[in-house]
Amino acid sequence: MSDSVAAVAASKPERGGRGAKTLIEYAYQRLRKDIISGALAPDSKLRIEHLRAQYEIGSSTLREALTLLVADALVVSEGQRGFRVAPISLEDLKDVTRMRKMMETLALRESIERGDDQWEAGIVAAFHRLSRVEERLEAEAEQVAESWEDRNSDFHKALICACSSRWILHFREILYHQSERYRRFSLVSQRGERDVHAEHKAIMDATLARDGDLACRLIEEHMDKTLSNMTGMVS
Amino acid sequence: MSDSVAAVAASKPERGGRGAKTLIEYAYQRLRKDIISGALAPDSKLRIEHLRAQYEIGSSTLREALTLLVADALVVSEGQRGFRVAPISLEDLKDVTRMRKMMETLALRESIERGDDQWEAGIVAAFHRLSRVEERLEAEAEQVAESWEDRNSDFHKALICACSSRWILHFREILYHQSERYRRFSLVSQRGERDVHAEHKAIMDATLARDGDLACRLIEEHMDKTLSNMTGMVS
DNA sequence: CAAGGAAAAAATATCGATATTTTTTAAAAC
DNA sequence: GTTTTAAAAAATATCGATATTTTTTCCTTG
Repeated sequence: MSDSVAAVAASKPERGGRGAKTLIEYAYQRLRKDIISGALAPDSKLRIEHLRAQYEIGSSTLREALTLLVADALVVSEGQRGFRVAPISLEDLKDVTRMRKMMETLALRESIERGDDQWEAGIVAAFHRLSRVEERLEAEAEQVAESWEDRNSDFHKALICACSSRWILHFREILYHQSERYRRFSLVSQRGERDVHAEHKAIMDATLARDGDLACRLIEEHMDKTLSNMTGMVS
Repeated sequence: MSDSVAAVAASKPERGGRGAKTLIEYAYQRLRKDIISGALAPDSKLRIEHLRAQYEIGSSTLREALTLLVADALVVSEGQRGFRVAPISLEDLKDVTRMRKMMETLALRESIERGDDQWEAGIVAAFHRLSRVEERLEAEAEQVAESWEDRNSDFHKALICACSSRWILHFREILYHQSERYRRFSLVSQRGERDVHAEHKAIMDATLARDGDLACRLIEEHMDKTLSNMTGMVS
Protein backbone atom coordinates (compact mmCIF):
# COMPACT_ATOMS: atom_id res chain seq x y z
CA MET A 1 0.00 0.00 0.00
CA SER A 2 2.74 2.43 0.87
CA ASP A 3 4.02 2.19 -2.71
CA SER A 4 0.86 3.50 -4.32
CA VAL A 5 0.57 6.19 -1.69
CA ALA A 6 4.10 7.33 -2.41
CA ALA A 7 3.35 7.38 -6.12
CA VAL A 8 0.27 9.48 -5.63
CA ALA A 9 2.09 11.83 -3.31
CA ALA A 10 4.73 12.32 -5.96
CA SER A 11 2.27 13.15 -8.72
CA LYS A 12 0.33 15.56 -6.57
CA PRO A 13 3.04 17.69 -5.05
CA GLU A 14 1.90 18.31 -1.50
CA ARG A 15 -1.59 19.52 -1.97
CA GLY A 16 -1.96 20.98 1.44
CA GLY A 17 0.92 23.35 1.20
CA ARG A 18 1.26 26.33 3.53
CA GLY A 19 -0.04 24.45 6.53
CA ALA A 20 -3.45 23.61 5.12
CA LYS A 21 -4.50 20.87 7.49
CA THR A 22 -7.56 19.95 5.54
CA LEU A 23 -8.45 19.64 1.89
CA ILE A 24 -11.14 22.24 2.29
CA GLU A 25 -8.57 24.67 3.54
CA TYR A 26 -6.34 23.88 0.62
CA ALA A 27 -9.17 24.51 -1.81
CA TYR A 28 -10.10 27.65 0.08
CA GLN A 29 -6.59 29.08 -0.10
CA ARG A 30 -6.19 28.20 -3.72
CA LEU A 31 -9.50 29.68 -4.73
CA ARG A 32 -8.86 32.78 -2.73
CA LYS A 33 -5.53 33.26 -4.33
CA ASP A 34 -7.05 32.88 -7.78
CA ILE A 35 -9.77 35.38 -6.99
CA ILE A 36 -7.47 37.96 -5.45
CA SER A 37 -4.99 37.62 -8.26
CA GLY A 38 -7.75 38.06 -10.80
CA ALA A 39 -7.21 34.66 -12.41
CA LEU A 40 -10.86 34.17 -11.60
CA ALA A 41 -12.41 37.35 -12.91
CA PRO A 42 -14.86 39.43 -10.89
CA ASP A 43 -18.47 38.44 -11.46
CA SER A 44 -17.55 35.27 -13.33
CA LYS A 45 -19.47 32.12 -12.67
CA LEU A 46 -17.84 29.46 -10.50
CA ARG A 47 -19.03 26.19 -11.94
CA ILE A 48 -18.59 23.35 -9.51
CA GLU A 49 -18.08 20.72 -12.21
CA HIS A 50 -15.44 22.79 -13.88
CA LEU A 51 -13.48 23.60 -10.74
CA ARG A 52 -13.84 20.03 -9.58
CA ALA A 53 -11.99 18.80 -12.62
CA GLN A 54 -9.41 21.55 -12.51
CA TYR A 55 -8.53 21.29 -8.83
CA GLU A 56 -9.13 17.54 -8.54
CA ILE A 57 -11.37 17.92 -5.54
CA GLY A 58 -14.79 16.52 -4.74
CA SER A 59 -17.84 18.67 -5.20
CA SER A 60 -18.90 18.81 -1.57
CA THR A 61 -15.43 19.83 -0.51
CA LEU A 62 -15.42 22.52 -3.13
CA ARG A 63 -18.79 23.82 -2.09
CA GLU A 64 -17.59 24.10 1.47
CA ALA A 65 -14.51 26.04 0.42
CA LEU A 66 -16.71 28.30 -1.67
CA THR A 67 -18.98 28.87 1.30
CA LEU A 68 -15.94 29.89 3.33
CA LEU A 69 -15.19 32.48 0.68
CA VAL A 70 -18.73 33.78 0.89
CA ALA A 71 -17.89 34.68 4.49
CA ASP A 72 -14.99 36.76 3.19
CA ALA A 73 -17.32 38.36 0.67
CA LEU A 74 -15.01 37.28 -2.12
CA VAL A 75 -17.70 34.99 -3.50
CA VAL A 76 -21.45 35.42 -3.64
CA SER A 77 -23.96 32.60 -3.71
CA GLU A 78 -27.25 33.12 -5.44
CA GLY A 79 -30.06 30.94 -4.23
CA GLN A 80 -30.32 27.88 -6.40
CA ARG A 81 -28.01 29.32 -9.00
CA GLY A 82 -24.58 28.46 -7.70
CA PHE A 83 -21.63 30.66 -6.89
CA ARG A 84 -19.86 33.48 -8.62
CA VAL A 85 -16.90 35.71 -7.93
CA ALA A 86 -17.94 38.84 -6.06
CA PRO A 87 -18.14 41.86 -8.34
CA ILE A 88 -15.92 44.88 -7.85
CA SER A 89 -16.72 48.55 -8.25
CA LEU A 90 -15.25 51.90 -7.53
CA GLU A 91 -18.02 52.55 -5.09
CA ASP A 92 -17.19 49.39 -3.19
CA LEU A 93 -13.51 50.20 -3.15
CA LYS A 94 -14.27 53.53 -1.53
CA ASP A 95 -16.48 51.85 1.01
CA VAL A 96 -13.82 49.26 1.78
CA THR A 97 -11.18 51.93 2.20
CA ARG A 98 -13.33 53.98 4.50
CA MET A 99 -14.05 51.02 6.73
CA ARG A 100 -10.48 49.88 6.63
CA LYS A 101 -9.28 53.25 7.82
CA MET A 102 -11.66 53.02 10.70
CA MET A 103 -10.69 49.51 11.75
CA GLU A 104 -7.02 50.02 11.18
CA THR A 105 -6.77 53.20 13.23
CA LEU A 106 -8.85 51.77 16.04
CA ALA A 107 -6.64 48.72 16.19
CA LEU A 108 -3.43 50.72 15.91
CA ARG A 109 -4.41 53.16 18.65
CA GLU A 110 -5.17 50.38 21.05
CA SER A 111 -2.07 48.46 20.13
CA ILE A 112 0.05 51.52 20.82
CA GLU A 113 -1.56 51.82 24.22
CA ARG A 114 -1.26 48.19 25.16
CA GLY A 115 1.68 46.81 23.21
CA ASP A 116 4.61 45.36 25.14
CA ASP A 117 8.25 44.66 24.28
CA GLN A 118 7.43 41.58 22.31
CA TRP A 119 4.96 43.50 20.22
CA GLU A 120 7.63 46.07 19.41
CA ALA A 121 10.08 43.36 18.49
CA GLY A 122 7.53 41.77 16.20
CA ILE A 123 7.07 45.01 14.32
CA VAL A 124 10.77 45.57 13.83
CA ALA A 125 11.24 42.01 12.66
CA ALA A 126 8.34 42.17 10.21
CA PHE A 127 9.60 45.48 8.86
CA HIS A 128 13.00 43.98 8.34
CA ARG A 129 11.65 40.98 6.48
CA LEU A 130 9.56 43.28 4.31
CA SER A 131 12.54 45.48 3.53
CA ARG A 132 14.59 42.51 2.48
CA VAL A 133 12.08 41.35 -0.04
CA GLU A 134 11.69 44.89 -1.32
CA GLU A 135 15.38 44.98 -2.21
CA ARG A 136 14.96 41.96 -4.38
CA LEU A 137 11.74 43.32 -5.81
CA GLU A 138 13.33 45.84 -8.13
CA ALA A 139 15.18 43.20 -10.05
CA GLU A 140 13.09 40.08 -10.19
CA ALA A 141 9.68 41.71 -9.91
CA GLU A 142 7.00 39.17 -10.73
CA GLN A 143 8.21 36.19 -8.77
CA VAL A 144 8.81 38.16 -5.61
CA ALA A 145 5.49 39.97 -5.80
CA GLU A 146 3.54 37.34 -3.98
CA SER A 147 6.10 37.11 -1.26
CA TRP A 148 5.96 40.88 -0.91
CA GLU A 149 2.20 40.71 -0.43
CA ASP A 150 2.65 38.20 2.37
CA ARG A 151 5.26 40.23 4.17
CA ASN A 152 3.37 43.45 3.72
CA SER A 153 0.40 41.72 5.26
CA ASP A 154 2.57 40.43 8.12
CA PHE A 155 3.99 43.87 8.79
CA HIS A 156 0.63 45.53 9.02
CA LYS A 157 -0.63 42.72 11.19
CA ALA A 158 2.33 43.08 13.53
CA LEU A 159 1.47 46.72 14.02
CA ILE A 160 -2.00 46.10 15.34
CA CYS A 161 -1.83 42.65 16.92
CA ALA A 162 -1.80 44.05 20.44
CA CYS A 163 -5.36 45.25 20.01
CA SER A 164 -7.66 43.33 22.32
CA SER A 165 -10.81 43.61 20.28
CA ARG A 166 -11.49 40.33 18.53
CA TRP A 167 -14.11 41.98 16.37
CA ILE A 168 -12.03 44.87 15.19
CA LEU A 169 -9.33 42.44 14.16
CA HIS A 170 -11.84 40.15 12.51
CA PHE A 171 -13.42 42.87 10.41
CA ARG A 172 -10.05 44.38 9.67
CA GLU A 173 -8.88 41.06 8.28
CA ILE A 174 -11.84 40.72 5.97
CA LEU A 175 -11.38 44.24 4.68
CA TYR A 176 -7.68 43.71 4.20
CA HIS A 177 -8.36 40.83 1.84
CA GLN A 178 -10.84 42.94 -0.03
CA SER A 179 -8.38 45.74 -0.53
CA GLU A 180 -5.66 43.29 -1.48
CA ARG A 181 -7.85 42.24 -4.33
CA TYR A 182 -8.33 45.79 -5.54
CA ARG A 183 -4.65 46.45 -5.18
CA ARG A 184 -3.80 43.60 -7.51
CA PHE A 185 -5.87 45.12 -10.23
CA SER A 186 -3.66 48.17 -10.28
CA LEU A 187 -0.33 46.62 -9.50
CA VAL A 188 1.68 48.29 -12.22
CA SER A 189 0.91 51.85 -11.34
CA GLN A 190 1.46 51.28 -7.68
CA ARG A 191 5.19 51.54 -7.43
CA GLY A 192 7.43 54.19 -8.88
CA GLU A 193 5.52 57.33 -8.11
CA ARG A 194 5.45 56.33 -4.51
CA ASP A 195 7.92 55.40 -1.83
CA VAL A 196 5.98 52.74 0.02
CA HIS A 197 9.03 51.75 1.96
CA ALA A 198 9.44 55.24 3.40
CA GLU A 199 5.76 55.30 4.31
CA HIS A 200 6.10 52.05 6.19
CA LYS A 201 9.18 53.32 7.96
CA ALA A 202 7.39 56.46 9.08
CA ILE A 203 4.43 54.48 10.35
CA MET A 204 6.70 52.15 12.27
CA ASP A 205 8.65 55.00 13.82
CA ALA A 206 5.55 56.82 14.97
CA THR A 207 4.15 53.60 16.36
CA LEU A 208 7.28 52.68 18.30
CA ALA A 209 7.40 56.26 19.59
CA ARG A 210 3.88 55.56 20.87
CA ASP A 211 2.52 58.55 19.03
CA GLY A 212 -0.99 57.36 18.31
CA ASP A 213 -2.22 60.49 16.57
CA LEU A 214 0.70 60.64 14.18
CA ALA A 215 0.72 56.91 13.49
CA CYS A 216 -2.98 56.94 12.68
CA ARG A 217 -2.65 59.96 10.46
CA LEU A 218 0.18 58.32 8.57
CA ILE A 219 -1.59 55.04 8.12
CA GLU A 220 -4.72 56.79 6.91
CA GLU A 221 -2.64 58.64 4.36
CA HIS A 222 -1.03 55.34 3.43
CA MET A 223 -4.41 53.87 2.65
CA ASP A 224 -5.66 56.99 0.91
CA LYS A 225 -2.71 56.92 -1.43
CA THR A 226 -3.47 53.36 -2.33
CA LEU A 227 -7.02 54.39 -3.06
CA SER A 228 -5.95 57.34 -5.21
CA ASN A 229 -3.63 55.13 -7.17
CA MET A 230 -6.47 52.79 -7.97
CA THR A 231 -9.17 55.32 -8.62
CA GLY A 232 -9.81 55.59 -12.29
CA MET A 233 -8.45 52.16 -13.00
CA VAL A 234 -11.47 50.20 -11.87
CA SER A 235 -14.67 50.65 -13.85
CA MET B 1 -43.77 7.04 -7.24
CA SER B 2 -45.92 10.06 -6.58
CA ASP B 3 -47.58 8.18 -3.71
CA SER B 4 -44.41 7.75 -1.72
CA VAL B 5 -43.45 11.32 -2.42
CA ALA B 6 -46.77 12.53 -1.12
CA ALA B 7 -46.40 10.40 1.99
CA VAL B 8 -42.97 11.80 2.65
CA ALA B 9 -44.17 15.31 2.03
CA ALA B 10 -46.91 14.81 4.58
CA SER B 11 -44.58 13.54 7.27
CA LYS B 12 -42.16 16.38 6.75
CA PRO B 13 -44.39 19.43 6.96
CA GLU B 14 -42.84 22.00 4.67
CA ARG B 15 -39.23 21.89 5.60
CA GLY B 16 -38.20 25.06 3.95
CA GLY B 17 -40.45 27.36 5.88
CA ARG B 18 -39.85 31.10 6.02
CA GLY B 19 -38.78 31.34 2.41
CA ALA B 20 -35.79 29.02 2.64
CA LYS B 21 -35.23 28.26 -1.01
CA THR B 22 -32.65 25.62 -0.35
CA LEU B 23 -32.18 22.86 2.19
CA ILE B 24 -28.91 24.38 3.28
CA GLU B 25 -30.72 27.57 4.11
CA TYR B 26 -33.31 25.66 6.04
CA ALA B 27 -30.63 23.90 8.05
CA TYR B 28 -28.82 27.18 8.52
CA GLN B 29 -31.87 28.96 9.86
CA ARG B 30 -32.78 26.13 12.14
CA LEU B 31 -29.30 25.77 13.54
CA ARG B 32 -29.00 29.47 14.03
CA LYS B 33 -32.24 29.60 15.87
CA ASP B 34 -31.16 26.77 18.14
CA ILE B 35 -27.86 28.45 18.87
CA ILE B 36 -29.31 31.87 19.54
CA SER B 37 -32.04 30.44 21.72
CA GLY B 38 -29.50 28.49 23.68
CA ALA B 39 -30.98 25.10 22.81
CA LEU B 40 -27.50 24.37 21.55
CA ALA B 41 -25.34 25.50 24.43
CA PRO B 42 -22.29 27.72 23.99
CA ASP B 43 -19.10 25.76 23.48
CA SER B 44 -20.91 22.47 22.99
CA LYS B 45 -19.78 20.10 20.29
CA LEU B 46 -21.83 19.93 17.10
CA ARG B 47 -21.60 16.32 16.01
CA ILE B 48 -22.51 15.89 12.38
CA GLU B 49 -23.88 12.39 12.83
CA HIS B 50 -26.10 13.47 15.67
CA LEU B 51 -27.48 16.54 13.94
CA ARG B 52 -27.92 14.57 10.76
CA ALA B 53 -30.27 12.18 12.49
CA GLN B 54 -32.08 14.91 14.37
CA TYR B 55 -32.66 17.26 11.45
CA GLU B 56 -32.97 14.53 8.80
CA ILE B 57 -30.45 16.17 6.53
CA GLY B 58 -27.42 14.81 4.72
CA SER B 59 -23.99 15.38 6.17
CA SER B 60 -22.60 17.52 3.37
CA THR B 61 -25.61 19.78 3.53
CA LEU B 62 -25.20 20.10 7.25
CA ARG B 63 -21.53 20.90 6.97
CA GLU B 64 -22.31 23.65 4.52
CA ALA B 65 -24.91 25.15 6.83
CA LEU B 66 -22.41 24.95 9.68
CA THR B 67 -19.82 26.71 7.55
CA LEU B 68 -22.32 29.47 6.92
CA LEU B 69 -22.66 29.87 10.66
CA VAL B 70 -18.91 30.12 11.00
CA ALA B 71 -19.18 33.25 8.90
CA ASP B 72 -21.60 34.65 11.47
CA ALA B 73 -19.16 33.67 14.22
CA LEU B 74 -21.91 31.67 15.87
CA VAL B 75 -19.99 28.46 15.23
CA VAL B 76 -16.28 27.78 15.29
CA SER B 77 -14.57 25.05 13.33
CA GLU B 78 -11.40 23.55 14.68
CA GLY B 79 -9.10 22.01 12.13
CA GLN B 80 -9.81 18.33 11.82
CA ARG B 81 -11.92 18.28 14.93
CA GLY B 82 -15.33 19.32 13.71
CA PHE B 83 -17.55 22.16 14.75
CA ARG B 84 -18.72 23.57 18.03
CA VAL B 85 -20.98 26.37 19.17
CA ALA B 86 -19.04 29.60 19.63
CA PRO B 87 -18.32 30.33 23.27
CA ILE B 88 -19.68 33.39 25.02
CA SER B 89 -18.05 35.63 27.57
CA LEU B 90 -18.60 38.92 29.29
CA GLU B 91 -15.54 40.27 27.57
CA ASP B 92 -16.94 39.35 24.19
CA LEU B 93 -20.30 40.88 25.00
CA LYS B 94 -18.61 44.16 25.81
CA ASP B 95 -16.65 44.00 22.58
CA VAL B 96 -19.79 43.23 20.60
CA THR B 97 -21.66 46.09 22.19
CA ARG B 98 -18.87 48.54 21.54
CA MET B 99 -18.71 47.60 17.88
CA ARG B 100 -22.45 47.58 17.56
CA LYS B 101 -22.67 51.10 18.88
CA MET B 102 -20.17 52.17 16.30
CA MET B 103 -21.87 50.47 13.36
CA GLU B 104 -25.35 51.37 14.44
CA THR B 105 -24.63 55.07 14.90
CA LEU B 106 -22.73 55.30 11.65
CA ALA B 107 -25.59 53.68 9.81
CA LEU B 108 -28.22 55.74 11.57
CA ARG B 109 -26.44 59.04 10.91
CA GLU B 110 -26.18 58.33 7.25
CA SER B 111 -29.73 57.07 7.01
CA ILE B 112 -30.96 60.27 8.61
CA GLU B 113 -29.04 62.24 6.03
CA ARG B 114 -30.14 60.26 3.05
CA GLY B 115 -33.48 58.72 3.93
CA ASP B 116 -36.51 59.56 1.79
CA ASP B 117 -40.27 59.39 2.34
CA GLN B 118 -40.40 55.67 1.82
CA TRP B 119 -37.71 55.18 4.44
CA GLU B 120 -39.74 57.19 6.92
CA ALA B 121 -42.86 55.21 6.12
CA GLY B 122 -40.97 51.98 6.66
CA ILE B 123 -39.90 53.07 10.12
CA VAL B 124 -43.39 54.07 11.17
CA ALA B 125 -44.81 50.81 9.88
CA ALA B 126 -42.19 48.68 11.60
CA PHE B 127 -42.72 50.56 14.84
CA HIS B 128 -46.42 49.96 14.59
CA ARG B 129 -46.00 46.25 14.03
CA LEU B 130 -43.61 46.06 16.95
CA SER B 131 -46.02 47.91 19.21
CA ARG B 132 -48.81 45.55 18.31
CA VAL B 133 -46.88 42.50 19.30
CA GLU B 134 -45.78 44.22 22.51
CA GLU B 135 -49.39 44.60 23.55
CA ARG B 136 -49.90 40.90 23.30
CA LEU B 137 -46.59 40.21 24.98
CA GLU B 138 -47.70 40.97 28.49
CA ALA B 139 -50.31 38.23 28.47
CA GLU B 140 -49.05 35.36 26.38
CA ALA B 141 -45.33 35.91 26.89
CA GLU B 142 -43.45 32.87 25.64
CA GLN B 143 -45.17 32.25 22.33
CA VAL B 144 -44.98 35.86 21.26
CA ALA B 145 -41.37 36.26 22.27
CA GLU B 146 -39.96 35.00 19.03
CA SER B 147 -42.24 37.17 17.02
CA TRP B 148 -41.15 40.13 19.13
CA GLU B 149 -37.53 39.40 18.31
CA ASP B 150 -38.33 39.42 14.61
CA ARG B 151 -40.20 42.69 14.74
CA ASN B 152 -37.64 44.33 16.95
CA SER B 153 -35.05 43.31 14.41
CA ASP B 154 -37.19 44.69 11.59
CA PHE B 155 -37.69 47.99 13.38
CA HIS B 156 -34.01 48.53 13.95
CA LYS B 157 -33.28 47.54 10.39
CA ALA B 158 -35.86 50.00 9.08
CA LEU B 159 -34.10 52.79 10.93
CA ILE B 160 -30.77 52.32 9.21
CA CYS B 161 -31.65 50.82 5.84
CA ALA B 162 -31.04 54.09 4.00
CA CYS B 163 -27.35 53.87 4.78
CA SER B 164 -25.38 53.34 1.59
CA SER B 165 -22.44 51.51 3.06
CA ARG B 166 -22.73 47.84 2.27
CA TRP B 167 -19.99 47.05 4.74
CA ILE B 168 -21.41 48.92 7.68
CA LEU B 169 -24.69 47.15 7.16
CA HIS B 170 -22.97 43.80 6.74
CA PHE B 171 -20.97 44.09 9.96
CA ARG B 172 -23.92 45.54 11.76
CA GLU B 173 -25.99 42.51 10.84
CA ILE B 174 -23.41 40.08 12.14
CA LEU B 175 -23.11 41.96 15.40
CA TYR B 176 -26.86 42.17 15.77
CA HIS B 177 -27.13 38.40 15.69
CA GLN B 178 -24.37 38.15 18.25
CA SER B 179 -26.12 40.49 20.63
CA GLU B 180 -29.41 38.75 20.05
CA ARG B 181 -27.80 35.63 21.38
CA TYR B 182 -26.58 37.36 24.52
CA ARG B 183 -29.94 38.96 24.99
CA ARG B 184 -31.66 35.60 25.03
CA PHE B 185 -29.52 34.49 27.89
CA SER B 186 -30.91 37.22 30.06
CA LEU B 187 -34.44 37.39 28.79
CA VAL B 188 -36.19 37.38 32.12
CA SER B 189 -34.52 40.37 33.62
CA GLN B 190 -34.87 42.41 30.50
CA ARG B 191 -38.38 43.67 30.80
CA GLY B 192 -40.01 45.24 33.78
CA GLU B 193 -37.36 47.60 35.03
CA ARG B 194 -37.22 49.12 31.61
CA ASP B 195 -39.61 50.73 29.18
CA VAL B 196 -38.22 49.47 25.91
CA HIS B 197 -41.26 50.71 24.05
CA ALA B 198 -40.66 54.27 25.20
CA GLU B 199 -37.02 54.01 24.21
CA HIS B 200 -37.97 52.88 20.72
CA LYS B 201 -40.49 55.68 20.44
CA ALA B 202 -37.89 58.27 21.41
CA ILE B 203 -35.39 56.89 18.92
CA MET B 204 -37.99 56.94 16.18
CA ASP B 205 -39.06 60.49 16.97
CA ALA B 206 -35.51 61.80 16.94
CA THR B 207 -34.83 59.98 13.71
CA LEU B 208 -37.89 61.27 11.93
CA ALA B 209 -37.03 64.75 13.20
CA ARG B 210 -33.68 64.21 11.47
CA ASP B 211 -31.80 64.94 14.64
CA GLY B 212 -28.75 62.73 14.12
CA ASP B 213 -26.98 63.64 17.34
CA LEU B 214 -29.97 62.95 19.53
CA ALA B 215 -30.95 59.76 17.72
CA CYS B 216 -27.44 58.38 18.02
CA ARG B 217 -27.21 59.30 21.68
CA LEU B 218 -30.51 57.57 22.35
CA ILE B 219 -29.63 54.45 20.46
CA GLU B 220 -26.29 54.20 22.22
CA GLU B 221 -28.09 54.46 25.56
CA HIS B 222 -30.52 51.83 24.31
CA MET B 223 -27.67 49.44 23.68
CA ASP B 224 -25.86 50.33 26.88
CA LYS B 225 -28.94 49.52 28.90
CA THR B 226 -29.15 46.13 27.27
CA LEU B 227 -25.52 45.58 28.17
CA SER B 228 -26.03 46.65 31.79
CA ASN B 229 -28.98 44.34 32.10
CA MET B 230 -26.88 41.44 30.98
CA THR B 231 -23.68 42.24 32.83
CA GLY B 232 -23.27 39.93 35.74
CA MET B 233 -25.50 37.28 34.23
CA VAL B 234 -23.01 35.81 31.82
CA SER B 235 -20.03 33.96 33.28
C1' DC C 1 -40.60 36.53 -37.86
C1' DA C 2 -41.39 37.18 -32.96
C1' DA C 3 -43.31 34.86 -28.87
C1' DG C 4 -44.17 30.99 -26.29
C1' DG C 5 -43.46 26.49 -24.77
C1' DA C 6 -41.90 21.66 -24.71
C1' DA C 7 -37.80 18.80 -24.74
C1' DA C 8 -32.97 18.32 -24.00
C1' DA C 9 -28.82 19.62 -21.84
C1' DA C 10 -26.23 21.47 -18.17
C1' DA C 11 -25.59 22.74 -13.64
C1' DT C 12 -26.73 22.75 -8.86
C1' DA C 13 -28.12 20.64 -4.56
C1' DT C 14 -28.42 16.63 -1.87
C1' DC C 15 -27.33 12.21 -0.22
C1' DG C 16 -25.18 8.16 1.87
C1' DA C 17 -20.98 5.37 1.50
C1' DT C 18 -15.96 5.19 2.22
C1' DA C 19 -11.45 6.74 3.78
C1' DT C 20 -8.92 9.33 7.45
C1' DT C 21 -8.27 11.13 11.61
C1' DT C 22 -9.12 11.69 16.40
C1' DT C 23 -10.64 9.97 20.73
C1' DT C 24 -11.47 6.41 23.88
C1' DT C 25 -10.53 2.09 26.00
C1' DA C 26 -7.78 -1.42 27.59
C1' DA C 27 -3.65 -3.77 28.27
C1' DA C 28 1.19 -3.86 29.18
C1' DA C 29 5.45 -2.19 30.93
C1' DC C 30 8.10 0.41 33.99
C1' DG D 1 0.24 3.52 40.45
C1' DT D 2 1.64 6.01 36.50
C1' DT D 3 2.89 6.29 31.96
C1' DT D 4 3.17 3.99 27.21
C1' DT D 5 1.47 1.50 23.63
C1' DA D 6 -1.87 -0.87 20.95
C1' DA D 7 -6.43 -1.83 19.54
C1' DA D 8 -11.16 -0.46 19.05
C1' DA D 9 -14.61 2.87 18.57
C1' DA D 10 -16.32 7.17 17.17
C1' DA D 11 -16.26 11.13 14.52
C1' DT D 12 -14.76 13.90 10.73
C1' DA D 13 -13.52 14.74 5.98
C1' DT D 14 -13.98 13.41 1.36
C1' DC D 15 -15.98 11.47 -2.61
C1' DG D 16 -18.87 10.33 -6.58
C1' DA D 17 -23.65 9.07 -7.69
C1' DT D 18 -28.48 10.64 -7.90
C1' DA D 19 -32.27 13.92 -7.72
C1' DT D 20 -33.75 18.74 -8.69
C1' DT D 21 -33.54 22.85 -10.68
C1' DT D 22 -32.14 26.06 -14.10
C1' DT D 23 -30.70 27.15 -18.64
C1' DT D 24 -30.50 26.35 -23.42
C1' DT D 25 -32.22 24.62 -27.71
C1' DC D 26 -35.38 24.11 -31.00
C1' DC D 27 -39.88 23.49 -32.58
C1' DT D 28 -44.54 25.12 -32.75
C1' DT D 29 -47.95 28.73 -33.08
C1' DG D 30 -49.86 33.18 -33.73
